[in-house]
Amino acid sequence: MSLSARYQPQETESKWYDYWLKKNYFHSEPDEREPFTIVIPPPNVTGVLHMGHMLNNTIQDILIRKARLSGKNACWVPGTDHASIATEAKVVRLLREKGIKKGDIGREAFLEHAFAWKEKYGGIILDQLKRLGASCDWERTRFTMEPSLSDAVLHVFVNLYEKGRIYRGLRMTNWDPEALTVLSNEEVIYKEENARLFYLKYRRADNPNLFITIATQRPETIMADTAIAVHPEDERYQSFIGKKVIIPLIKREIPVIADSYVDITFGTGALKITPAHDQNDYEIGKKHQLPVIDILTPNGKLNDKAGILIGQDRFEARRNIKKLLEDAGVLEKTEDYRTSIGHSERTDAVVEPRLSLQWFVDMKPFAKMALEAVKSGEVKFYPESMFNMYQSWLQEDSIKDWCISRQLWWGQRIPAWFLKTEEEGENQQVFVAKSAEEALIQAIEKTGISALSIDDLKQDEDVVDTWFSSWLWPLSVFDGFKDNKEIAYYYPTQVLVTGWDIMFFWVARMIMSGYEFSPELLDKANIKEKGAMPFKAVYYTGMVRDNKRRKMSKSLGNSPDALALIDNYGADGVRFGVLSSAAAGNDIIFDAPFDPKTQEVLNESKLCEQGRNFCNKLWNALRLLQGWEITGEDVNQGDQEIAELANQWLEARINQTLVLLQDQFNSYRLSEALITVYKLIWDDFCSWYLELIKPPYGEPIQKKVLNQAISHFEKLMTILHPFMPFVTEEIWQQLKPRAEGEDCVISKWPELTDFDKSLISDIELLQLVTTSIREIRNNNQIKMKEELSLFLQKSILTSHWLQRKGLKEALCKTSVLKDVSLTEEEVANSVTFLGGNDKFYLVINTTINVDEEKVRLQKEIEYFQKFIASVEMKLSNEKFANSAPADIVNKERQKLADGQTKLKGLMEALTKLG
RNA sequence: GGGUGAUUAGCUCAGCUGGUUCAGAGCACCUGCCUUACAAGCAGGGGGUCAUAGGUUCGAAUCCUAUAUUACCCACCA
Repeated sequence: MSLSARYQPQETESKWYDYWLKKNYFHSEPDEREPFTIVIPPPNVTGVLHMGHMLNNTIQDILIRKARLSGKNACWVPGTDHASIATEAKVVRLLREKGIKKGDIGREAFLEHAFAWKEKYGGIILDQLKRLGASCDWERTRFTMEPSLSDAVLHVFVNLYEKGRIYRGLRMTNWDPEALTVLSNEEVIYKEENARLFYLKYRRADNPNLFITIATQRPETIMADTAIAVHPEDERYQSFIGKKVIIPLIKREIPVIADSYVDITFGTGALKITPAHDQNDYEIGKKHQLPVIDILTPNGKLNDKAGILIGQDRFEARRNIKKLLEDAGVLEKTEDYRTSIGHSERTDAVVEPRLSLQWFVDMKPFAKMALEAVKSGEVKFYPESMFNMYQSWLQEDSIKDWCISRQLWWGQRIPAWFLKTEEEGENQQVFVAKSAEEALIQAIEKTGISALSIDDLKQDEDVVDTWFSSWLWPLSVFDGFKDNKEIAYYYPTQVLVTGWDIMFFWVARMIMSGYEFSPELLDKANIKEKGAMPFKAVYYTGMVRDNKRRKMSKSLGNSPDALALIDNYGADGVRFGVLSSAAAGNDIIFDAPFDPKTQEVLNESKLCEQGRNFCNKLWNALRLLQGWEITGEDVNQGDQEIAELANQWLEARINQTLVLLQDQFNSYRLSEALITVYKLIWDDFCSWYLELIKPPYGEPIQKKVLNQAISHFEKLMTILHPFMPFVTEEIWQQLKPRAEGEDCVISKWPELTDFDKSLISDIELLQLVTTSIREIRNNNQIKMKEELSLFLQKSILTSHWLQRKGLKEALCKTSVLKDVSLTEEEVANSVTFLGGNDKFYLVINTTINVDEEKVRLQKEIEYFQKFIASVEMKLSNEKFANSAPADIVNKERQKLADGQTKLKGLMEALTKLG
């Protein structure tokens, strides 16, 4: 059979993925094996695959596939997040395009539209993950808003409310004027921006000639001012304290108050107090019992309380008020100013501080629990340094309560009911229960009015924050709140793989919910044995950035189209590329230049290219094996011995590498592990092993040797499989006829066995000698085909080395030599080089360039002289001899002796040249 | 303002508990090869005072201190 010279990923990838699915290899059911569970960080249901997903799902897939090969019950649970703000915004926009307004159709109809949309387009990303090769258990696909998971949310809400850990209160909150909902503190992203400070004069009511100048960034909010504050000890303003000043333009009188909060040195030392539109002002206002005047509408426009500029957007009003202030003669000056401004994480709109009645979770007890979990090592972080960031957020004095209500419809509606008759407010009676019926029972009990009916109650209009469902994910995907059979087996999960950017949004909160609820859901024995943590380890990936170090984002349009990359390089190539420079926690510069408009990949990404080339290398190794003619008869003995030597050596190298790999997997150093396997295959297997066993031109290969090669190749495919699943399966299948169920994806990870270290070092010397000879050929322009003679200085070591069965023959083959012999004398017309501690003489038929050769030897001599000097210095230091461990000292002595031998040899060679 | 990390070859990065001359990989570069597995390849090669200055140590890229540069996190003063 003849194969194309290049591996064609597009022909194999879908074939094998379908095959794996058909065989149901990714599905897991609890059994007697050890479980290895990962829950996917659920991507937004509206999402499309981007580089960040590629990275963290590749890592998860590697871990899952490795566990599967290692005989564990691997279970990777996929799913999507309903992403309340993002999805609602998307559906609202789509409806608007059809001329439908959200408000007009009402909640029920809106949700119908949203679910219809979700059914049709949602979860595209999951199909895209299949292209990447993700071996998720698709039968277990969950969605954070499906009934079972929503029930979990309600259960938890009611439970925490009953424990007094959820409360409702009137607070200064972060308002997103675009999404028209409140946000949690974590959803506000502060960005450094250029702004302008306006210096405004507020004239005294009793004497318009006197005035106080304040500095503000937000002149459009002066209509909401209810005071001016100065520091009580500020000498400049003593006469103003207690007096009234007049707000420019609208001419309302407000008091000048004294408060030590004011920084004398900043601006003019006078501060306008606008309780409705600033967190700090609100606090001061409360302290001084100032009125709160809210002049903004929910969508950030000035309302009629502003008196002027009504209906204008806050930024438009800011521009327009400047002129009015100038005309009124109260604008003293403006000044450029750099400040940080809060933006909505989802919509990027400038967040507006707003006083509103919301639901909160008391975070203090949770924070303590979550901090302890990681501190104690029950949950391990990779890299460990991420703990610092985690800790700073969970410090008792910095943790803020979590605002969980959102003014949206897409999400779990808050399970709280009120009496229709009562006016809305902080002191309103509230009945929190899983259903209206239960709420009614409560209401009757609490009010004593037995005639109440469900119609007298109204449910809270808001939904809970998306993260209030995500934080239950490791529990809820196994229906932990209903049925303990599955969760008892799969919980706690093994590892969570996610970006550090959602450490607070998600990771910390999952740890909290895990410790809070799993003891209720699992039996005591189980918890004791396995722990309450939702996962035993967290692997933080870095952020994928572009070559200007910007975070990849949709709005910047700097993310390469993930699927286009797969089309270009194959999924295996992309997996290789994305992983190979991705040490845990470190950001990754993904160098994939592309056209931001067409999303077309313009230049080839070097990293993926390397991965693609690797596939091709494997493919060609397969072609080599398939091209060999087989003979059952004995071939010449030398070749047999070479093949046997190569066979044993490769086996030793594979075993040596497996030890290293085990360590790298255990410590989640996956990119290192990939490089390790890459080198084993490319260098050891292809460059040395296959070249050694390759039969002479035109001759057949012994059946036994070929079978050994196939068996090694097969083993290597298993080892590489977690990283590059498609190409390895394809080659595995082509290597030999397979029985039913004999597939690479479920093959067995090789057991560790002892290996012959001396064999490995003997071959290292062979490689060194071969490389030296090739270099000499290069330098002297001797053709690679020309057979040369090699002599080596007789010593115990060299004699022993050369006696190893097959070694001499192997050396002749790799170095293209006529013969190899031992000598005790200098060899004429030869180039001398060192191999280990011994001298080698390569006889060449051309004249040696004596000058060049002298220079080369001189260089080496200098090197060894320096080396010897440094080692001698070390050894002559008594402190070293006394304090360093004996084996280190012995090693140094050995180094010295070796160095001296080498130096002597080189000096002799130099003398010989004259 | 408080904190954390980074700084190693032209580029992107490895180097885990100090100990082989420990300085490594890929890409890029130079030389020679279309050698019947692979030019997406083969065989070689050059290239780094491990940011700087001190310190600890017999021994430092590795540990400590300071400085510089840089990235990020948290909190914010209008």
